[in-house]
Amino acid sequence: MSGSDVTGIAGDQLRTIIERIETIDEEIKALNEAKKEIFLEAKGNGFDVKILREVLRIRKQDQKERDERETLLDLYLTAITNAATPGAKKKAA
Amino acid sequence: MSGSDVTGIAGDQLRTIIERIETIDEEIKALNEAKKEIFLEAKGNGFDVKILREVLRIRKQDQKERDERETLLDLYLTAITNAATPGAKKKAA
Amino acid sequence: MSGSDVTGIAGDQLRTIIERIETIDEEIKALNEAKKEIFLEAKGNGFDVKILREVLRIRKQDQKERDERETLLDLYLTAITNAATPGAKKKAA
Amino acid sequence: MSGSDVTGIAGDQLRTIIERIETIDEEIKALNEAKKEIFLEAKGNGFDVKILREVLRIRKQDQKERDERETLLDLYLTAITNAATPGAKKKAA
DNA sequence: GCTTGGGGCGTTCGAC
DNA sequence: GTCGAACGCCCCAAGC
Repeated sequence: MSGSDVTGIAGDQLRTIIERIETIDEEIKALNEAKKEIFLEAKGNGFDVKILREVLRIRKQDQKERDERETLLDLYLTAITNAATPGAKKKAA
Repeated sequence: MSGSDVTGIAGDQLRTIIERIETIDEEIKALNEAKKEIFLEAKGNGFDVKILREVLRIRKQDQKERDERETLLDLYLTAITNAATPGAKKKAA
Repeated sequence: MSGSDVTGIAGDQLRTIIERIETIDEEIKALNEAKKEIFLEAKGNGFDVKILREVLRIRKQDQKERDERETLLDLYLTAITNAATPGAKKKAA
Repeated sequence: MSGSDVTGIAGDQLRTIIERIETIDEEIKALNEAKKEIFLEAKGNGFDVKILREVLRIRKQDQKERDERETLLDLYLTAITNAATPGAKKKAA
């Protein structure tokens, strides 16, 4: 281990990790502030923020559901395929 | 109001708001995934993720306290300045 | 305060609360074991447990989504009503 | 396979499984709501809910440890019994 | 201040 | 048996 390190902990590596995370957190914070601004602006234009949030939430869930249905479909297809070729060994897959 | 809008809701404006927010949300999501990657990588290098989170939390708290001290200092400085010039009115601020 | 209580804490009441919660927790645990049994039985009958879980999950989410759409509808109706009668005061509601 | 089933999946059986699970889930949900009620009521009576949860957690842990000691004790007893009758074969257990 | 939404954590289940 | 992934629970913070 290098330098004045007496702890057995890779200080440089640790420091890099912490800083990278903190940089990302700052970027996220900035984006959240931008969102806040948009909501404020929308409110100023007469929109109901509560409803805007609800709309966003539901649209997000719709997307999620669509994704999940797709994975379910995949599961079914896999199940059917396996059922159709019961003799097939795992390694053959 | 423009176009086929019969609801009293400014559809175009609404759509723009929703899209701007959703774009920001996607960016946030990407950043969170990047964070996840970093934690995973750190874990792979033998770091304890839980401890890393603890470190980040403490550093954030420290930063917060430093900010608060600064705000308080500003407050004091402002109070002193105002006391020194009692003729100055609040509205002028 | 009654009896040998010297702590200022209502021991009897506390004891009752704890016991009621623990009874409920036991019932929940029993139900979870029953679920496990059913899955095992299903597996024994040739069903793919993974898919069963996925189906259950999606059905649950469908229900959730339906509920949420209803609340969204309520929100819209409220918003429209408020917009239509802007002079109405809160207390009148 | 019965009825209009052309998929190779035992539809009736599947339906029964799903419904049994969903019934159990509803019961669990109801019990969790009952718990919530109790916590709310306790809060209304001046109890600190967070502390109550802590108490419950500790008691559960204690119970767990007691169970483990008992299991360990059984293990010892079994070992002693087997040692005392070395002719007895494992399969006979 | 109360309530609702988001994030973190521990647990459980399935895959390898 | 170990691994990672998914789920529910709990706490905290922001919004009303």
